[in-house]
Amino acid sequence: MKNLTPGLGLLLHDASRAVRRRFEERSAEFGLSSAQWRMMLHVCRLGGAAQSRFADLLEIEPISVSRLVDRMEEQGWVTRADDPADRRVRLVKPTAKALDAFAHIKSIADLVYDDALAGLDAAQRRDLMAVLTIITENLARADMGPERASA
Amino acid sequence: MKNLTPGLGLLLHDASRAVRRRFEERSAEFGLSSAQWRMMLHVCRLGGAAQSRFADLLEIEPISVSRLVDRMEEQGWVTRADDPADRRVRLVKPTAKALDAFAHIKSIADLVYDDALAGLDAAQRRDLMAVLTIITENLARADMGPERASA
DNA sequence: GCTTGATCATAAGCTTGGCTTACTATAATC
DNA sequence: GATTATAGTAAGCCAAGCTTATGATCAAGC
Repeated sequence: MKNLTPGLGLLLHDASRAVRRRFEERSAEFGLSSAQWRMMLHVCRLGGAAQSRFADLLEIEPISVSRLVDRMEEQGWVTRADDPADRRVRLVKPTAKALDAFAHIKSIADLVYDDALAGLDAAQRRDLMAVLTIITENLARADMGPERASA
Repeated sequence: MKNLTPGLGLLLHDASRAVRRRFEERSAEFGLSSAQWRMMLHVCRLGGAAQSRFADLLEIEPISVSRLVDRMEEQGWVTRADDPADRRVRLVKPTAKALDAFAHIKSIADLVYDDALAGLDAAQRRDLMAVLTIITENLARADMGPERASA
């Protein structure tokens, strides 16, 4: 008899997508994609940094950051400015529009999370956060592949 | 002082992506994307069904199923066959290649999940699965938007 | 000084997984 | 028989990734 309970991957995928979709619905007035919001979080927190910094933070390739910033710059969320200290880098900074909207969008995100976590008590929420962090950390280490046993 | 703990969305996104990436690395010899594997799971379990069925199961639009099946058909994972009972439908069925590889790929997935869940006991794993299911269900209901309070 | 190599950003082009809108073929119903 | 609903496809779009390559610039060594 086959194992009919969905695996971890399926569950994570479904939950992640559900949260993303709900967030994008609720924040539609701002026209931010989930990836853009992730970027904006970092940009607003850091107040401005090199694109390579965001590539590290978001764990995506530099070119992906460049294109993400392209779109966000077009929509007036961020600006690119030269770094006086290093002429190679382009500093990505939040615009006033971004800083203004930040708290509002953050509250939308919090509402979505609250909808998502309905019926779960504080301990369950805390555990979930902790476990998700552990999963990410467990897999963050470079994949040595199945041959690691023979090393 | 700002709230620096990443929100649920970020955590889910990161964990989901980490699992997906690790799975795709480990199963690279088969050349399946995570979406294709998800489809293949359903196809092998059902043994063959109409595309619309998969659209429901995967919660994606029928056209997305059509293209996913296009690629999987090219790679020899599934076939499309006419349904004798309803000439509108094209039955998607697993190929012998798919059925042969299924158990192997499933075991790769299980190994990845095990890596991901390292350090967590059975109760924590059970809770995680349950909570992820609850999140998905909580958000599955159509979004009435913030004006639901005034209905 | 000048060269060499590393780093930052970008360009170009691809894949995948989504979407919408519109169309065809068929089935079912009135 | 005409209408309506459903299954699949087509075409065209977008976002978010990737690889590979190129141009600037900086830093370190000779």
